[in-house]
Amino acid sequence: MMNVLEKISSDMSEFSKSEKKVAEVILANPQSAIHSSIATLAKLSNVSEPTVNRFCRRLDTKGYPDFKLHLAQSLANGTPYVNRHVDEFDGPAEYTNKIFESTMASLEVARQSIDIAMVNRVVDLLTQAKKISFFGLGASSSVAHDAVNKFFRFNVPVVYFEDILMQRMSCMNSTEGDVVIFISHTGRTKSLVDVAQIARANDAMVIGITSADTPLAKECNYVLSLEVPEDTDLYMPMASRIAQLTLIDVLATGFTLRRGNKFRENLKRLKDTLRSSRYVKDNL
Amino acid sequence: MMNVLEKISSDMSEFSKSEKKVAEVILANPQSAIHSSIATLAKLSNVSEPTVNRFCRRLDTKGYPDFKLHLAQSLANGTPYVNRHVDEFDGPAEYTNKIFESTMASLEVARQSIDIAMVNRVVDLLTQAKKISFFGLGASSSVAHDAVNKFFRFNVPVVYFEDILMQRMSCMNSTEGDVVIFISHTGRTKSLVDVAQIARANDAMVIGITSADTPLAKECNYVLSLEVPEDTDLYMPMASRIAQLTLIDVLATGFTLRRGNKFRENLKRLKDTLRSSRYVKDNL
DNA sequence: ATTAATTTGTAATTTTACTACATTTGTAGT
DNA sequence: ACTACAAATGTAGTAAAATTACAAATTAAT
Repeated sequence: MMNVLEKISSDMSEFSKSEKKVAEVILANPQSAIHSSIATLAKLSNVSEPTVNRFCRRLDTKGYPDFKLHLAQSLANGTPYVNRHVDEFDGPAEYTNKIFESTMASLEVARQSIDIAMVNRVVDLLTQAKKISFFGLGASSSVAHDAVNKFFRFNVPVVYFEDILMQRMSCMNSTEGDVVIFISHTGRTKSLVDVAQIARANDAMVIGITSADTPLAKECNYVLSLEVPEDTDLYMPMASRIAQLTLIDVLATGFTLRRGNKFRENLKRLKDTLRSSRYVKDNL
Repeated sequence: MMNVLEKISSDMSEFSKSEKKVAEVILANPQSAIHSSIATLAKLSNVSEPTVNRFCRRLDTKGYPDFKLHLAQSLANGTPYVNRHVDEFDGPAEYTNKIFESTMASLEVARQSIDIAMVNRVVDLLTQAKKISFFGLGASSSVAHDAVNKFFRFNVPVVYFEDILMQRMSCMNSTEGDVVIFISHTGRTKSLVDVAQIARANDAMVIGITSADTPLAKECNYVLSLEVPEDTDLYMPMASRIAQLTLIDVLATGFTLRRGNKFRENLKRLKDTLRSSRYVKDNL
């Protein structure tokens, strides 16, 4: 759905004379528009109230109050916090907030880039896998590490190596029915692409969590592409990692749901076991 | 200015009985709330209209229509309600969105819980450390892994062990000037608390990334407390992990800034080296 | 220039939100 | 356990806002 504020400017030519008046008043100061009643806005525009109402309907809203709601939303969206890069004069308060905010913004972008049908397909493959491997290098290696942690709880055979040679050997031994997931933001790490080729040559199902249209993506049977606005050539990998982890959460959740109720009970029992290794809240 | 939706959840304790009813109805489906009149919302909440109106005023809005405006804006900002738990009937689209949304929301909560002065102090300690160790168990182990990855690039002596025994031994050998960072959402993992005790007994500077007022927090010289609305006793650790990682990003950033310009040039050179191990974008 | 179509405005109606006041519920002190 | 006071909630009436139906005015077309 299109932003109302944009729609007003783009549809300007289709408006009638009085409607244009209204449009101009709103565009001149949208912030004040959302706090005016239909009467005051009509007066400001030198038109009658029903004209304002018709103007709202022309923009596919139910009426004036509904229009204000949409307008408020476009205004809120108009101030996004996407590219708030830290600069060298930032104090702790500034850089802390900037990093948190840009991480959240990147997650939102990543979320919108996800192909849901592909998520579903990958979950399918995971539930049927004989063995699941997670491989990544550099910053993505800890993502793979995390994925293993998660899937290990599900009591499925799961494999992870930090070392590129071990990854290579592991893939050489893979067979049909094995699923290998490669994680890389850039999708351009040579050695990882090599390993993916090996896995594929050995009939493993190769899945990539990476950016679209990259060398790694080309080697995969299925690609879960993540679009994260981050240039890891210039900056430390931050948001890309977080987005990957969240996607892992999504896969793990899909996996749990697919396995059904009895499976979730098993999980609960595992949790109960873990609990005994903890200090309970009461005897603090 | 605070997001209304968050304010509702955070002020929940200050609401009266009937106001809580209203709050719950709104939180259950904020999207539908902005399309209801005060009368229908009152009926849905089983309270009278003036109660709804009073509820709006308590949230520092001028009245019901103004409240709806604010609500619409919070929804547009993509910071939706925290506790959108996945249920077993959710399809891939639902659980994907729920997980991303609640992750973003948790990050926002975490951000607000951070003690900036403490961040600054910890960054200070890190820049002066002879050696930095990161330890975590379970889900937090991959966070420690990630932290090591980051700080390794800074060319500082950095240590990480996944194995609890190795962690123990490492801490037994620590000396004054060493900084040991323990990562744990619950702060109640017995063996990790033990290791923290050992580290402290050996004059290491012990820092915790954990929830406030936990056994682990008590063992630390400094605590970077993170408040994440997640019950890891019942659910898989998701948002807690992400918040920890983001905090690591903050620390790493603070570290870089503190080290100054010459240091950042070194980093750039390291990046250039890494680049040669990648496929460049052109010869796709 | 006349008529039909479109646009705009007026006035009445309906919906919505708000206020003042009454009732209920809860609480603290005797 | 009762009274008195305070807080919370609801009722009913009022004010405001938005929408509708219709009439007047403008515009375009023959």
